[in-house]
Amino acid sequence: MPLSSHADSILGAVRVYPDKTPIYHQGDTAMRIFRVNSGVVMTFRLLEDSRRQITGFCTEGEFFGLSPDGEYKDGAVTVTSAGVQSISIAALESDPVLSAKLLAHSWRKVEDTQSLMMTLTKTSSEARVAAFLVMLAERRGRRDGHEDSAPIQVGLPMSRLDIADYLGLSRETVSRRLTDLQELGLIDLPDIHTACITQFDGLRRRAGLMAAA
Amino acid sequence: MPLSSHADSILGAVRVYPDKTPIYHQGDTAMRIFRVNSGVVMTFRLLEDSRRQITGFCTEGEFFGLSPDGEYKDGAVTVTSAGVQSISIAALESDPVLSAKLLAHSWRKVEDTQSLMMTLTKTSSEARVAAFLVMLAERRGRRDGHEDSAPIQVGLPMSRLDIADYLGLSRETVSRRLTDLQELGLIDLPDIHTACITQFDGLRRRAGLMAAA
DNA sequence: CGTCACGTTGAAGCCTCTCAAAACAGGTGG
DNA sequence: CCACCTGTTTTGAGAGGCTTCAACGTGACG
Repeated sequence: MPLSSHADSILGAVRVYPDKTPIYHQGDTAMRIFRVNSGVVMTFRLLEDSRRQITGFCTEGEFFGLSPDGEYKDGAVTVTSAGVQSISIAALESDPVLSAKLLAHSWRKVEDTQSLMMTLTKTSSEARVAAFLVMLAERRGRRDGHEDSAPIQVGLPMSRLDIADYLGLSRETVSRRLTDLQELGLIDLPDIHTACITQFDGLRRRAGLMAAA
Repeated sequence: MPLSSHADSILGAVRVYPDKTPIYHQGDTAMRIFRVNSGVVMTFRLLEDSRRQITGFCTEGEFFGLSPDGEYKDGAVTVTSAGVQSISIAALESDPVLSAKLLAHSWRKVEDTQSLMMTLTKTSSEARVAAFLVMLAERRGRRDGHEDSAPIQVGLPMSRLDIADYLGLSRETVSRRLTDLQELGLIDLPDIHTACITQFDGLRRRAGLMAAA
């Protein structure tokens, strides 16, 4: 097998999934953990009455499929076409380097989830939508370097309903707040799956959520 | 049982804090991680306008103070008098057993946080309060064995505002829903800091949130 | 006994959801 | 290329639930 780096080698080959393809289902026996190599994968929880909470949109470098007790508590589906690597949980135990990496990643995930919870419980629908766009922009900025005060273009490959189920809103409200932000001159929506942030700082102020101390 | 097991020894001596005592503050440099030995510790995040989200009520055996990048993103305060053990992050790296334990704990924490998020975004105020009581009862049941259909008494050492900031509600709403549940005959409130669950299954049904699949 | 923090209860207002319909996009077959 | 169909997005109107503001009750402590 061709190996380029140590981390890659233990994680195995990249498998490419088309968009909207399930990777595993909620309730499946958890055998492997996954890492996004390219594209976007979303994880979500379903309730019996088909209510849904999207727990994360994972992009390059993020792990998913972590399960504490051998059963996936969420499902995972590709949003776009995506490259995914995986490793069996059994093999993981014999790799202290990857284990340490996963531990750090897990803590960050807890932080992120708690931040999201904060957003969902403490802010208005407008602030949530703004925060969502800011999150996407900052995530993109981690890869590409971004200049302040320049328009930032972010992709919205997921549906409005996906965004709604992530933010704990209805799709109608997501739609309304997006047009509101556009009318405020903070963003531009050239097409359904693209948002162009024209005033990043203004958008960020709308998102609220500056930590104290 | 006196502290003699392996996990205890590496974690160091138990330090006892009085109630309402801060253990660390949001923004502090993270040097140690903690484990609750007895009592209740709550972790919370503050925003600049003093909005607050309580991210967890930790009881016996739970870890807190995990930080991905050397800075605590939340604060921690004792709710009741509590015994707490700790270990420096540096020392942790040389202990693969505790590391593995922490990894499992971290995954469970992600699951719990996501469940909580589900509760906060998808359910009514009544369901949230019911879910909170169910959570406390089940947590207690993990220690003591509990018989079905017998009244379960749970302590509510935290204030109504604490509960509200945990559930993303106002303290008035928490108060209202508690009396509602009492009038429905599902619980009894002999005093402010005690709830007696008289119909556990009924309460659980009110809490909603049965996972699909 | 007074004070102060917390808890409960009541009334009004706002935000988001729900229901409903129209505009729009993507895909298929004629 | 167009007509058509299906699913998504947008926009509108009404209803409901939670918050906010306010007052009152209660328990702890000086």
